[in-house]
Amino acid sequence: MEQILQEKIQEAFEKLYDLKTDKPELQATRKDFEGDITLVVFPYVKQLKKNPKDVAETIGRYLKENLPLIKDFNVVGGFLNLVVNPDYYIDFLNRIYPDETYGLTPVDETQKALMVEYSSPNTNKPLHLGHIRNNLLGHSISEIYKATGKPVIKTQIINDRGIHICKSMLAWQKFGNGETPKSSGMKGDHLAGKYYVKFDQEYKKQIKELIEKGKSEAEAKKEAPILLEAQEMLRKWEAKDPEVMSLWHKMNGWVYEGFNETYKNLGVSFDKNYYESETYLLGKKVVEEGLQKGIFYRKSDGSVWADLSEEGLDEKLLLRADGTSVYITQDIGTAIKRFEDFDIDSHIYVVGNEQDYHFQVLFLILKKLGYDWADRLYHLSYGMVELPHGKMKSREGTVVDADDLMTEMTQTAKAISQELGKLEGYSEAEKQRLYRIIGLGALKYFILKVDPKRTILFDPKKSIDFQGNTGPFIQYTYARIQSILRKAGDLKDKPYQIKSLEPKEKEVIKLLEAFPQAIQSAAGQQNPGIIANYTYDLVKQYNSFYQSVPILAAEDEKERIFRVKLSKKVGDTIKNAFQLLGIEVPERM
RNA sequence: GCCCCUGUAGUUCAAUGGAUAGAAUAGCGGUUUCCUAAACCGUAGAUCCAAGUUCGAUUCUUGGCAGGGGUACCA
Repeated sequence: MEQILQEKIQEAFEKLYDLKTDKPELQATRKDFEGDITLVVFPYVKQLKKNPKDVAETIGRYLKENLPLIKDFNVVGGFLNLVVNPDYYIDFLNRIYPDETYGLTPVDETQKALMVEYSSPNTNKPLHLGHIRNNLLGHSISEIYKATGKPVIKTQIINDRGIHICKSMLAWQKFGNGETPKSSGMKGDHLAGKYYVKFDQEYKKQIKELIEKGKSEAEAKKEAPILLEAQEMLRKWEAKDPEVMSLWHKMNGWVYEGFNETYKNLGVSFDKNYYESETYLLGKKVVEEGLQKGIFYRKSDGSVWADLSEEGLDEKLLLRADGTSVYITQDIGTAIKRFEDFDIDSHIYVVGNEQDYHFQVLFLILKKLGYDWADRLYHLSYGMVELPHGKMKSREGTVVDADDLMTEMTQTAKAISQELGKLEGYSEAEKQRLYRIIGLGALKYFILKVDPKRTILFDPKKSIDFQGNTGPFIQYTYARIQSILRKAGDLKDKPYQIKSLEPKEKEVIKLLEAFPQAIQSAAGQQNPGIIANYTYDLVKQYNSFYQSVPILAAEDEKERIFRVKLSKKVGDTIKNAFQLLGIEVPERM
């Protein structure tokens, strides 16, 4: 509709004022005014040197006379409010009705793919709430791009090597007494995390002892025996010492099993995993080649640097003096490998905003190295999840564990659900499944509705809401719609013929019409929050309709059919929108 | 110091430069012989400060103030 209207408005300006205009921007009419769609005429008034009211009246009259779509219009100040013919909305519902995936564009496999990297954990500790935000954003943004027709390849980089990994390995070796996930009953990633914490405790103890023996703090931090042992272990790892490699494989194996369980519960997945242990050498090689070509330079101590001062950034270290690689070295290698492995044209990194600078540098370096795809790398930068007393710190035990939080949410859902007691006839397994859908729905919606770039405040003492602007609110509406459909029999398949619309019906259809645009905006701005807020608006509007307009109890069968179909379509759209957020919808609740 | 991000009801979030800044939650007051009250309806409550650009600024610019992050041979 918008397009036809835009063209007609351009035509009107040209015919009546001899003025060529850009595509006019239209907006939904504000609730307090009569009309459906509004044109703001102020921008044109300036060029025309005419009174805004006159211009709006003139254009309005032209549209009413020349476009059957426009039934009427009114002018308030410089705002031209257009009233759309109700037939348009009635037909619109008919048109989109048969398509159950309305709004979602099928993936066009002839296009080159987009790669999305997210999660990217370290294999020395379990996932926490920060990872949950990362994972949900990564999954959701992938689904949103797919819904615009873009093929997407989801990936992660697993940071499986380095000194931090050796720390947990060493502590397990020293203090673990052969403990395994099986013997301890702990999830593998939690077990590894336990020893990472153990290392830190021991390290601090040793520092304290050394200081008591007269060392300075700086000396003590460098000389603590357990740290030296960890460094020795890293050297052995790089030399592929069989014993260390075997321990590394064993413990990482435990961690992967644990991660996979968490990913599964969270409902996220990856098409391809990359491992730092397999890409860091390529990164080193590329840096050395860049050095040969004069793109980078070596300092007198042997370290290799990129000079980005011409681009307004600093100098950046690429290889340490001892020749070992740093974080960015590995990222250079990984990026190149991905563009070799897959036929992709662009790449999004879902990584926290603490690494904004890192990605600026990374993209610039890849560009300097001559990769033309470097212009199509994007950093989806999101804000931290903070607790009331500040940042989460794994070593200080102030993290909100991902597995614990999901369990808690499911428990809360269960408690609320049991209190309401609406699930007679459901088996225990069905109930459990439902509690999980609702609990995770609350969690996911809570996180995804917020603009990614904003910091989220999470207060563990206040539980996440299940009422109001929440996932369960939307799921509940979906369940009520399913209930209507179960009772409606074959009404949803019958054709309807109605002449007029209730205002509340019209408002719901207008929102249905806006769904494809919401997906485009969400993709364009890389913000799933747009989908969340859209869905909330739709549901709010539908509930208002549900409350005041009889559906199955409507007197006229034609109206009954129409309203059942409208409900069905709202249900479909909730389901499709929530799919983009990775949230499931229940048949009952 | 320099760089980046964020400041909106008590609280958690919205608002392509457009009309009287929307919701939710907490508060107060209503709605259940009627399709699921995890719902609906009503009420009260906010743009960090100061300039500037504009017909019009929560939005853009500049300067403050506050919070967070970065600026590491950590990742």
